Amino acid sequence: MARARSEERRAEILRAALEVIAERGYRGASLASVAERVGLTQQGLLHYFPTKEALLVAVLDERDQWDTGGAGLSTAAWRMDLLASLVEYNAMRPGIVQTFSALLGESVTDEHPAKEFFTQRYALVREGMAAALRMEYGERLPGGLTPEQAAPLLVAVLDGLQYQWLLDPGSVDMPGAFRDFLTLLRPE
Amino acid sequence: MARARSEERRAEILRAALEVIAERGYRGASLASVAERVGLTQQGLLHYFPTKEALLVAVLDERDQWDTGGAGLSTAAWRMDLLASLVEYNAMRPGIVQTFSALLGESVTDEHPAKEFFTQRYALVREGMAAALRMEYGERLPGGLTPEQAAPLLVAVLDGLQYQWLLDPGSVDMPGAFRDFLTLLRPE
DNA sequence: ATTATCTATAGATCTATAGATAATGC
DNA sequence: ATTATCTATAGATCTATAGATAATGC
Repeated sequence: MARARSEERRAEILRAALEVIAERGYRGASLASVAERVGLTQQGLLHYFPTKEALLVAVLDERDQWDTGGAGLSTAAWRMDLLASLVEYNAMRPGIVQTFSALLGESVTDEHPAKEFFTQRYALVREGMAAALRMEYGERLPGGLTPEQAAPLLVAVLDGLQYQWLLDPGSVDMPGAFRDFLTLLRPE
Repeated sequence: MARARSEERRAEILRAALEVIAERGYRGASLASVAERVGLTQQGLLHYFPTKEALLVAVLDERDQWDTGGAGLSTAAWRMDLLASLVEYNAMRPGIVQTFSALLGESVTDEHPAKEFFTQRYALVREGMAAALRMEYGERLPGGLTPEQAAPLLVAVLDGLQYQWLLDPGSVDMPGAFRDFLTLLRPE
């Protein structure tokens, strides 16, 4: 039973870390503020994650689960209509989107501990998207683009819309805009 | 002459601040590290900008100048070929792009001092882009999109590509990908 | 007088280590 | 024994204020 308790505690801590990172970013998040949310002291938290960076790594690992719907990144399991649903779902959980967007933004700074993670992740995602586009629309997309050319644009639209939407949810219809983009990509 | 000296000093400090923000983000940037770069103590720097936030505001104000090529954000002065050139130019100054991207990423976190700035800026930019798209391509774009529908996508692609490019410049051809996107937008 | 800088310092934080104490599991 | 937490604390930082000192501009 102890094992289970411990796992629960870890999960609680990760959830709290997600929140605090959404609010302040990774660099701005203090272990003490995460600890406080789960009723621990900062030192108590370090019993579960020995360093701040270890906590971040755990957050990123976990995040990869939900985000892909468990499907995994590299598989060509993306389908455009499912992607649109994912965006719609994301529009209902601004907290998660905010955590992710804050981390991506920070990750481009020097020596950021999430840099490697995002670099590899994006390479995989572009690959997966290209495969999915090929499967769905074939070898040529509008404008004569190849799936490999369209994939980074698809990813860019997903990320870029998140920033605009987080800054001004009332002015930006994220799911609608994404569907608009898919319209552009669909061969007539 | 004293005035001129002072202005120079300010400009030096702003340049240093840009660099440090690129490296560590705003929250991670310390006044002391900015001061050190211009050969001042942290307290000496506070003579020119009374608070850290005042320094950030000055950085953001200045940045708006170059970024628009001085043209201003709200004008419909954007032309798609000029935008493509701007992206090409940006690809030659990763430091600036990194400053901007780090700040945008951070700005979605709670109570970030640049949040208001980016929110208003993006509203203006979307407006300007829509006007530019209308002027250039008319009322209907591929897929039947209106200029107002395409504008947020255009902005999203610009931002999103910057993140992918900063993380992995060797794998992402930012200017090329942007031109690909323009191909999608151009009515046949 | 004003401007440019500096030293000193207050008052908060922050991460991480050391080591104690209590509870749980064999 | 191991696990979960705590107190104490070291050692860095960080921003900002106070007040001194030197140089510059009238």
